[in-house]
Amino acid sequence: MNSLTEENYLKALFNIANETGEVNVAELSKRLEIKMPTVTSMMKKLSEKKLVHYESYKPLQLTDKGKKEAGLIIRKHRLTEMFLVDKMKLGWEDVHDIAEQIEHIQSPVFFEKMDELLGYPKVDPHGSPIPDKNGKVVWKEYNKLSDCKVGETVKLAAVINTSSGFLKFLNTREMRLGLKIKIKSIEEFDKSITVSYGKHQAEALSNIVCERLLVEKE
Amino acid sequence: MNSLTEENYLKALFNIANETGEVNVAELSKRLEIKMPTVTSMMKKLSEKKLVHYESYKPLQLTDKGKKEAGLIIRKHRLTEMFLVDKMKLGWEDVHDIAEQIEHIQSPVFFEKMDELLGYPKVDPHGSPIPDKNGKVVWKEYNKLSDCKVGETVKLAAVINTSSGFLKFLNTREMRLGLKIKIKSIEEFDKSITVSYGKHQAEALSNIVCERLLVEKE
DNA sequence: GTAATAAGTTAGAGTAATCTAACAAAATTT
DNA sequence: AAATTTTGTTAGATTACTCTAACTTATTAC
Repeated sequence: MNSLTEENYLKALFNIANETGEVNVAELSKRLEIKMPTVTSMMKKLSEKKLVHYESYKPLQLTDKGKKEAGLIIRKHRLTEMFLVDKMKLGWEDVHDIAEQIEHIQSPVFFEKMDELLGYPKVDPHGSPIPDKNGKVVWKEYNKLSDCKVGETVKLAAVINTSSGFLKFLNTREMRLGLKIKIKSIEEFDKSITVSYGKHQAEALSNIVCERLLVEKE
Repeated sequence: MNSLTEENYLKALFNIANETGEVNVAELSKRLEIKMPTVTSMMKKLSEKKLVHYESYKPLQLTDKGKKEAGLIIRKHRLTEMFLVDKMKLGWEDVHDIAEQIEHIQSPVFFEKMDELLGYPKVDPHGSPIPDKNGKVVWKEYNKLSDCKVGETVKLAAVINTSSGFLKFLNTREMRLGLKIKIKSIEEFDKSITVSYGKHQAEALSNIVCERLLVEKE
């Protein structure tokens, strides 16, 4: 059994690896807001437990065992987020902090029930994939809205940044997953994009926003 | 903010006080499965935080502040149990251990939503009262089934022991809260009681069981 | 290719929560 | 009332996780 602290290290290792490929001590330290020497010593501990491949001055890597355990925590996190939005009617901007706590609950029954009540969902409310019961996760290949061309019509599939601020911004524009978006024009100067969707005829989105929106072509 | 550990001490103090009136170090130590010296030092700490009145060799007492904080934790516990049974369709024998973990979640929104979805329940699935938003709890006066007389018809209102074993036993007899029970006879020798209810014409219940069943007279 | 900067480690210390051993006070038994 | 038992406290050690300060290795800039 891993402690809550160890679980948080595993999860961060898993998430950073999925975002940027390679993980180093400095990155992990920043993510967890824990000083580097503390991270180093925890890596030695997780290495003892065969959860992390650790060698001084080398990039950090989860072992298969570590990947599985991390995947299962993230599974609990994302199932919880889905449950909170779907069954408890909380906003997608409010569920992260709660799921961050509930992901550490030890109770297979509880999460199996959630999964069942939700109808075995494949993605969470932000479009991130829910790992399976072995902790395995497959990322679908999406495009950033910022990489689309004028005239294309795409479907909003996921958001990269799940900060409450960004999600609240999307709420004000009535943007939600599944939305069909048509690219009307792209501004050369700042790469901002004007799109239309639903009742919105012409909504201008900055490049910063468009880089955080993942879309699927029809 | 109190640590998870501190919360467990507060809750135990609250529960023991409600069961037996006075709390001492030995009792608390037994309940929490923590050795007495550790309990003593935690009492000093909680006393510093104005949550407990502590004087050497005197009985332990929660302050008003301590009572409120303990009540709010128990509120979260019991709301959670109700949610797990009512909304997630788990058995009343399975919810205690999960609620024991979820009661520590810090998120007013989460528990308010639970309360709302449940329709502001007054009792948990075992008949224990849910403290209000100020942590205040009022126990209704019930009778033990073991104190009833032959010929009386009573309604099962609460169970004292909420161990999974006892609740599973009640399941096998199809006993649940709200059930109308008629006392058919009482055995002098061992105080066992024969009752009828629902489809059960004559079910013999030991005194040990009857002392743990709280009933309301019609 | 050396100097400067960034990244990583080692050593030593602090805090929260726990324990055991030894002692002290209170309650109970005889 | 003295002896015994139960209850409670003090002192000191341990474990998990964190930190700062100082040092080392690796990377980047010039």
